[in-house]
Amino acid sequence: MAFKAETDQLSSTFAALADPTRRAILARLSHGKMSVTELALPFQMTMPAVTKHLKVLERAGLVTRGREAQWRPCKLDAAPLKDAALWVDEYRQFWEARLDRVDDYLQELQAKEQGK
Amino acid sequence: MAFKAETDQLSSTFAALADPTRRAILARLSHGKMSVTELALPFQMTMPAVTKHLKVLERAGLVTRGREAQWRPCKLDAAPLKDAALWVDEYRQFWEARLDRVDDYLQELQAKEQGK
DNA sequence: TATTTAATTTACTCAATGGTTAATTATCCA
DNA sequence: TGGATAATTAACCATTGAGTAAATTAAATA
Repeated sequence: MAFKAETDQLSSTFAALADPTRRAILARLSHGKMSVTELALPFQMTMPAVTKHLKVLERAGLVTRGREAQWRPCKLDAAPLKDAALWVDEYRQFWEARLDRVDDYLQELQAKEQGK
Repeated sequence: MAFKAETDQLSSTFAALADPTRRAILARLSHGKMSVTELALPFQMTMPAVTKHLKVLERAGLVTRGREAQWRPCKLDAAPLKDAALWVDEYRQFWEARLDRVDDYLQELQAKEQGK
């Protein structure tokens, strides 16, 4: 029945990042405020498609938008990335351990202890 | 027509993280290898649902699985998180700038210069 | 006011997600 | 060989995601 518990912040942040177009949009916005048309230039897709991506980014709080005449300037808001970074960083030891035989062995032990 | 260009690594990593159940699975696996049943315990969903989540994590390279009698032990592989961390970290300056009025002002200038 | 430019909304595909139940496969053990 | 246990597969359903083309709204300007 798929409850979809009102999708938490972290989930919508990661979901927003799970698309190359949206990551490219963020990259472009890191150089400054931009209109939708300007933003859409390098992508071979229609404007409505870009508008949709922007909505996803907006719902995730990664982009804010204003109004200047007929333009809707988009602005990067990287704040939600902070929590994403913190979450991922919890696992740093695990990817760093991969290069370290001793840590790897310790993790093996830990697994053996924990597992049945 | 939705080409879906063979979904890049980073996209499938972020997509895998965009679900609280899957993040919880990774958290559990950070304590050591575990069977599917054991893994599924705290979640109120059926085994097949968990199997599906595991497949997403496996495709993303975040989980590897073995075979021990009738069990399929799951193991965390955090390697793909490294690239995710690197990507997100590119934006660190932008979320840190939010607390710093001077940086904020500089970004405003940058935006003004860049925008039309 | 009529036209152009910017962007969104609507209505429609098609594929993928996230979940279910029921059936099937795989392995161990008595 | 025949359970029992572990897990996956199959078939299904509802929702969402990513895209399109065409219509609509909003604002500036001739």
